[in-house]
Amino acid sequence: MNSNPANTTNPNGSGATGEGVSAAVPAAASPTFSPLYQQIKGLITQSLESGEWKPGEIIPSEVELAARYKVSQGTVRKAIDELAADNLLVRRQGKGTFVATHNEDRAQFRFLRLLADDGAEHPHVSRLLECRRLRASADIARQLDLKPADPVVLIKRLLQFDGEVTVLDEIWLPGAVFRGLTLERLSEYKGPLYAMFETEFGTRMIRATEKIRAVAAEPTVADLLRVPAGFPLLSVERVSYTYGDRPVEVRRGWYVTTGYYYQNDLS
Amino acid sequence: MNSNPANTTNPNGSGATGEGVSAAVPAAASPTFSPLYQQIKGLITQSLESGEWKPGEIIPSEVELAARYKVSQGTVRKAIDELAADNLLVRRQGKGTFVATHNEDRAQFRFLRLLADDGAEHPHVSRLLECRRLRASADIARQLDLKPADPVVLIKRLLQFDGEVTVLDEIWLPGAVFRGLTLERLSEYKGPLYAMFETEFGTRMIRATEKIRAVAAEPTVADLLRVPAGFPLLSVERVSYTYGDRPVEVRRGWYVTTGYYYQNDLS
DNA sequence: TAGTGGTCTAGACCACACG
DNA sequence: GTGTGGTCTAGACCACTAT
Repeated sequence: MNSNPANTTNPNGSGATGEGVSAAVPAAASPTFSPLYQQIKGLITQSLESGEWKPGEIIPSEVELAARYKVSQGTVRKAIDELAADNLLVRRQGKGTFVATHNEDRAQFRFLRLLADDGAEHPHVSRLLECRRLRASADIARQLDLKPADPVVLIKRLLQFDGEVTVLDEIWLPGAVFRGLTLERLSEYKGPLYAMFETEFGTRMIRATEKIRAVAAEPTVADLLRVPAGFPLLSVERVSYTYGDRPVEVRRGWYVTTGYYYQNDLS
Repeated sequence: MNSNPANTTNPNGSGATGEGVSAAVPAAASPTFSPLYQQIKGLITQSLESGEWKPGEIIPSEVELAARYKVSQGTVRKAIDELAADNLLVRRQGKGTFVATHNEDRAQFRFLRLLADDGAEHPHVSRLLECRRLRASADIARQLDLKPADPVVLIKRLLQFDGEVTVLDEIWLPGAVFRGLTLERLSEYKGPLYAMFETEFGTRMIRATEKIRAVAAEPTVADLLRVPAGFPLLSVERVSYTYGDRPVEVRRGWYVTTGYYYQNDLS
């Protein structure tokens, strides 16, 4: 690369044409500088998003990708390193690099960090209450980046830990993405919700933000969770994002934290 | 390094004698294999822990460290990369690498993730209630890795956001480490608690774990927080760790989440 | 034995900060 | 300009997995 004669300025970005980084000298003076490995990272992300490599599948080896993008293996490595750190890819020494998935991993705990008081990670079972299609409220529309009154799907469910009702979830999804999602289909599917979204609707949840509060249980909620009205509950408002930081889920959860706690690590 | 004639096996670890990695060929077949850069990371961590480089100070350049440890710059780089990812070091392009500190950064929010409903990060002021020395209960002793009845310091304080009382904290510290910590000294110090611990007691908080629950305010707590008894509060039980994963603080907090929320990012 | 990711090296050059 | 971290390359070898 260093001997590339076409060594004019490389105002970045422009070099991402899909099948090889074009005018890509290591770097060049420019107000908006983006290193090569970041461009490679973008190209790989595109392939992930487009479904060229699906969750659980292996992606081409570093050597192959280096040849494909016409960069050194080290540059591909750095791109993959970051994608692995972002939980988009999983490296396995001796085997290859794989697209991360909600299906196999122990990715369960990653999005529901509820532990028993003894620190154990108990399994839970879901009990579906309803699944309706309706029009987005202004609030939900804003959070899902939709227009008000756009179609959305609303799911309500309970989670039981050791038979105890512990979590009530209300989940809003963009109707356009989740066509054909019915209560029946939900109840047929075995495994985590996010695994289903990924497998059945091609939408992979990448990251989420949560707003956590303590609230008093309202009568209807208290009823479902089998606690007295006014009982202190953990309120968890989550927005989940997929590729490109596009929001694809709003979730409002109420957790009974008697015997269980929400685990968080600050580092 | 590859031409090192002393090319016997390197059962790792042994090569860390303080002033250069001794028998350190890139690697060697061995059941407990640890790469060179991990050993370098350990040596750097030792220098941080021993106070050779203090919080806020600059550490030697990558080239200098490479010479000191007799490895390539790339290997030092990888060690520093991880330490920076762990928030022990901070890299600044063109200037150097610095020891992280609770004094300057915006490290405030890192350990108190309370935001106003509008998402703004409001400043807060602390109002000290008391600072006593007493003997550790069995529970506190266990969490601080002390023997029961060992001396501990207990601090109680309130935090006000925009003048509103929002947080009540009870903080337990090992008495042996925090000698001479008095309410007067606490009240004199300007800035975050962790900054004081770092500056005045040489103890730097590296990471923490939190257990979060919703609880009903008990009368004494409710009084201090100016809410009715039974009011739903966020209960946050934190254990903080310093170098070597040694626990050095147990903190029990009660948060009023009216107008504020605890922000958490899942990724 | 072959292929993959993981480590280590050495050298070149770029971007940034500061005198 | 000088020094720092940041990027990129090329090549060697190690560790792990599968065949």
